[in-house]
Amino acid sequence: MSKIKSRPANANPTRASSTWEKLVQPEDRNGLTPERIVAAGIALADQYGLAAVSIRKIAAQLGSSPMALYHYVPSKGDLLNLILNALDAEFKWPADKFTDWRSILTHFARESRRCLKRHPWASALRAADPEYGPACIRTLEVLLNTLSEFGLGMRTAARALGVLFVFVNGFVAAETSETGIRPVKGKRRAVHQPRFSRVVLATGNFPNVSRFVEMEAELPDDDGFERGLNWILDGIEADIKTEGQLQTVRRKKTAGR
Amino acid sequence: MSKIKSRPANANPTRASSTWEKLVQPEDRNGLTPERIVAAGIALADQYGLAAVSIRKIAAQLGSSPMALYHYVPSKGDLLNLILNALDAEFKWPADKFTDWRSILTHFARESRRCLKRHPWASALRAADPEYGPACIRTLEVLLNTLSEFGLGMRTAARALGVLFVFVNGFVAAETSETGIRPVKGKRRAVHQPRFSRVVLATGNFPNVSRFVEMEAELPDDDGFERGLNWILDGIEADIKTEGQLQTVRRKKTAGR
DNA sequence: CAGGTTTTTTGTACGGTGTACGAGTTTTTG
DNA sequence: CAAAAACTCGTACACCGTACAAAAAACCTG
Repeated sequence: MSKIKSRPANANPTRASSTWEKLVQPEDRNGLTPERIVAAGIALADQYGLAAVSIRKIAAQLGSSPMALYHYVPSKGDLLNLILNALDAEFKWPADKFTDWRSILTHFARESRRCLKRHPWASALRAADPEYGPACIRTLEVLLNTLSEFGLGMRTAARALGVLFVFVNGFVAAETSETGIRPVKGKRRAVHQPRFSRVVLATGNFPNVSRFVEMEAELPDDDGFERGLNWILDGIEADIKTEGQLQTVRRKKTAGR
Repeated sequence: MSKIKSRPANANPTRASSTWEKLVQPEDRNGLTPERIVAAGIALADQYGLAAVSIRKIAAQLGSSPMALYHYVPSKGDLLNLILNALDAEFKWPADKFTDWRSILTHFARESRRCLKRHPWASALRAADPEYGPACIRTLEVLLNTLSEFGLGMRTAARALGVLFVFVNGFVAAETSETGIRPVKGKRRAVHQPRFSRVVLATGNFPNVSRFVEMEAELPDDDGFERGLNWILDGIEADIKTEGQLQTVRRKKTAGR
């Protein structure tokens, strides 16, 4: 027996064909909406892990039938994409304008990490379901635009963003890998390297790896992130300097903003 | 004779454990073995994708009952770890000795990429199931050992390997992302960035991203990889040069640990 | 060989998943 | 008010991992 209050259905929901066409819609109804479904999925993942997110459980939490969700979300895969997009939508730009390409890339990396770290399952979701929606595309558009204003060619910008993207994702994935074992209160989990088999390490045949694992558990994550980030930025900078002249010459009409 | 599972028959789920104890065993029987199960899983993944790997299908392919596999593999999760380990075991070292830390890191990155690219699902598996077995640990042991011979401190080595590891994984993940949708025959898939919603891009509101996507589809993967790799190595090198002396001095202070 | 012990295999069953389909219900519209 | 559109739901199917206990096979002793 459902009986979920009165559910007036007036406005056009997002067309089922395309998940991204109309994400936001008037909220003058208290029934099912894509936003509510996404929010329920996020809550479920926060509480029980990403694997616990299922159509049935979300429906139960929303007090409706599983199949009802399929009028707002085409499939579970698309639902995961919507969740990912909701996370990407939390990306914030600072009030001040950037003064050089390095500062904007630094902000991008840090802010991406911050968004991903808000939920421990976020990086896993990114690794598993790579269809990026409007939020991510919007951020990337601003990024590319600003970078071109600072004289970076599209090629360089694309490669730099690719490396940074991969670095941030992987780093946060290592940072937030839970692996079931509860983290010791005082210490954090190892950085960079997810985990290694304790059985193998216990053989004593790999002293370097053992020290490696022990030590990484104590390294502060933020330091490692900033250091890795600076490595990459330094590398990019060196590369730009060597062939920078060619890039600036090619610059043509670039829309403002 | 053939005793794969040497654990006591305890129904208690003692967390992982015996999976790595004895990976290799005599092949004097033509029945089930962990190797055959792993091989069947790999074949299945190659043909139908990683999602198609299931206990039931592997058993069917081996002509046995699903439950029979559980005497050689504790669970599906452990089976995936074994598959990952089998991929890691393909890592090869060159005959010649390395002369500096940069060359060995370069080899590590290239060879890791090669191993991952042998199967399009390998990087996804790495991102999803991060318990590394003896093959990976063995490689890491050699790596750390050699790096220390070249004067790199454990901290620097750990961070460098972490960044490289993440870079290679992420890069190959982007390289091999299939996403099921039609593979353009003439051109390769985009590098670095998995994919973006075509519906969103079709709005025309994101010209930079559109150009970004188009252009990346034409960039050769190898160039991007080598360039990103060199960026990272350059960054590491610059970092080492600035505080290289400190590392060696501090070494005596924290000898044990 | 017989008999017992251990190892390996299997059938059944439980609880979970995504979702196709069609029937039922509600709301909006003509 | 009737028709149409929008929405919900129950059922069903084909999978999944795997717990459990019985059955079968292999091995080891006497």
